[in-house]
Amino acid sequence: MDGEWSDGAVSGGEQKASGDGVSADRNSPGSPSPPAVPSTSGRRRSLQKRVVTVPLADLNVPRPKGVGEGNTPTDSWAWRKYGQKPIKGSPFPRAYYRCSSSKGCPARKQVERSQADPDTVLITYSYEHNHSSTAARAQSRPTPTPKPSKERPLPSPEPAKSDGTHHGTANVAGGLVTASPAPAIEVHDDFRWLYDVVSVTSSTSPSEVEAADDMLLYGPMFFGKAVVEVDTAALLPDEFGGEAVGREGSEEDDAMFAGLGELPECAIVFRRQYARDGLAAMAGGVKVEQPAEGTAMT
DNA sequence: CGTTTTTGACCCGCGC
DNA sequence: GCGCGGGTCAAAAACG
Repeated sequence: MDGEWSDGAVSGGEQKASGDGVSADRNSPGSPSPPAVPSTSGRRRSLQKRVVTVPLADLNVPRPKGVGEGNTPTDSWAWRKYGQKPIKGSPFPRAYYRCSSSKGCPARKQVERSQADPDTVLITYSYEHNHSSTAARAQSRPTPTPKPSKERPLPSPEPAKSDGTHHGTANVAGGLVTASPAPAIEVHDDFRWLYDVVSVTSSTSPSEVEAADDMLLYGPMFFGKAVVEVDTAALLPDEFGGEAVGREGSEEDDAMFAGLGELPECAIVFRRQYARDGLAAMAGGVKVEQPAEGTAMT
């Protein structure tokens, strides 16, 4: 496994993963041993990431077992939530999950709702697993199902933030444009599903946002309208958890379209794509932003 | 009893 | 140089 998540020589197309505090070995408190994560280049800033866009509808589907809210039906791994924080410019908080299957598994994933499309959930995978999903689950437990009904309404992670949300117009794009610099990505079992159902796009860095590929990111956002009524409500702020879940849009839509105004071409480009094969993707409801720079670089 | 989830605080990197 | 934002860790609580 550990195929080639990339040499970590990423370019810098990431959103802003600077906060590392972790492997940086917070010498202060007394962290015994830092995670065996960033061994790539030293700074996780350049860690490889894979962004997967999954419509809530997809998550809404009956999950196998051992699949909690943080675990997409496509994930056979056991994820343990280790943090959650509201993101500037986004009404939705971002949840951080780590692979609980293996103690030393550096695999991590971030789950956040698309601010542009509340109906879509963006899952950013970082690092590959050190073990096989099968073994992982086996050694961990039969059904690590996190929490079935202990759903807890989020306090309201953004009330004051909403103020800064409007300037998030640009953020709409920036936030979604996550870089996934993996040259040659291997379709692991985990990602196989999406490859099977979706179209794969690639995004490199914000600088190349011009690439229509990035525009594709918006595909599922506009067409990914799906029924929302999942536990995803957890990711929804108070306002959304209430009725927004019923999918009425409102401010969100407004903001969404506002962002569109800045990307008129995107809509077109993406439309084309959508017309071509996007349909199938939309049908699947899943979209994966994969890096293709490996070959199509330059 | 074990594991997971939740909340707060701390730290780091980047941008201006 | 300072500020902002993001990310992770740590401790406590809850649930199965």
